Amino acid sequence: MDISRPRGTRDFLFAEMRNRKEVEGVLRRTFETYGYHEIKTPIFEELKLFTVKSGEEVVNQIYHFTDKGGRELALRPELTAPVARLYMNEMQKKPKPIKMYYFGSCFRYERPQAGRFRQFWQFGCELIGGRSPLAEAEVISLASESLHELGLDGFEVHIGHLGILRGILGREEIPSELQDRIMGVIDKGDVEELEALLGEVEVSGESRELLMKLIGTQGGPEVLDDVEEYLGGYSESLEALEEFRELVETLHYFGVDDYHVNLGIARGLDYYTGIVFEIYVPELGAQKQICGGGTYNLVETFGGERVESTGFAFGFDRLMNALGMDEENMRMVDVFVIPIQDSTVPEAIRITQELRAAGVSADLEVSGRKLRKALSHADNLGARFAVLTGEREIQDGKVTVKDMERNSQETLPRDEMVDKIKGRC
RNA sequence: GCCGGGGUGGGGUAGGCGGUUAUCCUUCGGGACUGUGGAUCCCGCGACUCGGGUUCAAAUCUCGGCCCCGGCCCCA
Repeated sequence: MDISRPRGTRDFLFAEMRNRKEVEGVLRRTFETYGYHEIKTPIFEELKLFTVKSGEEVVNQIYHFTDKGGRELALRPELTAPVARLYMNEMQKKPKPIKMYYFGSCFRYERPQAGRFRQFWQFGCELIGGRSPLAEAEVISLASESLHELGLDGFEVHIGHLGILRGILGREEIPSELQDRIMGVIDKGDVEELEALLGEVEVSGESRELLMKLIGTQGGPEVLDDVEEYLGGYSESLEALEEFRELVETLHYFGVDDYHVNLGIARGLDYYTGIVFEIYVPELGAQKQICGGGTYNLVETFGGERVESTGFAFGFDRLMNALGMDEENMRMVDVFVIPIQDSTVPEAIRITQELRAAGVSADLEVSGRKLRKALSHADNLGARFAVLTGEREIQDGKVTVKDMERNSQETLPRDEMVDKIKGRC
């Protein structure tokens, strides 16, 4: 019988786990300095939580099942919807705005490819019930600062505003559904398909030309002047532009000045309502997008009261990829204790336990190998010290401590040993 | 789903135009260096995805299944 790891999943060994925990720790600390606190939702939810949000077609990409009580459940394919559900169930009546963050794994039944896994992790946050350019700027600042804290170079923040684009479509009286479709194509960046669709939908030449111009507009905040020129009499879009300007100004106060205005960012999701942003690491090619976010309204879709949220999520695995951390030989244990003779095993056990109680990670030679082999193993473990318990030393109330890095050795009084070692670890 | 590549000792690989003892590195176990290692040497454990076919003979050719990886479609 051959049992192996399911397709699209990964095993993480010691060194990689250590790296992931480290990144996780930096993100937690940074989010918490912005006043966010962690929430956790179940790994499986009701299936309809996801179909209501994204449509029936996603069922084919969801790991779903009927439980023993006949309920249709699903392994969560993303975390935005569970967070909205949690808010609606538990926090709807609480004072606003509410800041929360989350970290967890998601599951999708899709064809794996480079960087595309069936189990993947997201680290994200939501600021619920306080939409304003100031709030939005702070969310973007948090995303940017997190990456700076991690020491990531070469990332680009791209910011768009759906209100500008929807203001044009609204003036053409394009129905909601068609607008959503158009947004999807814009997000895809397929210019030809967009032209074809706008023609099919019979958007006026003026608006069509304007849309094409806008989605190709990219650059620093100064391009907003160009955008204003393009917009002319589209009053709804101008209002959104004003909002965008306010965001830009506020970002400056947060110290965020390195970003791209990019109206081609549409996110392709119908529940987004205003600011949208994505973060890229260009050198990663097809997997360059490590973060997506913006302002949206989802709770109403699930039957709650209308409330807008601004948030984002890092693709944790993409982020790890971008950081490219080395998996150096890691120290499995600080101290390796070796009984030189069988008679010294009890003492070796006592020493090991004392070290552990003092917060020093320690392991004991349990295989009965000779000293030579045991020392070799200590090296394999990357142990900083080896402690040798021999009959001679024990008789004298001492213990031999070998520094594995310096290849030096000393004999210490038994009762001073723990403190000495602890002080050097 | 379509296209392409692949599946060889615990890990990584060579072999692949058929030849009958399957290569190399590494991991692991034992031994030699006489209570002390990171080197070296010796011995050992351990393998050709499953099924069928062709053949005196198949890891090597062929048919089918299963599995994995990459590209496309899709990507909440």
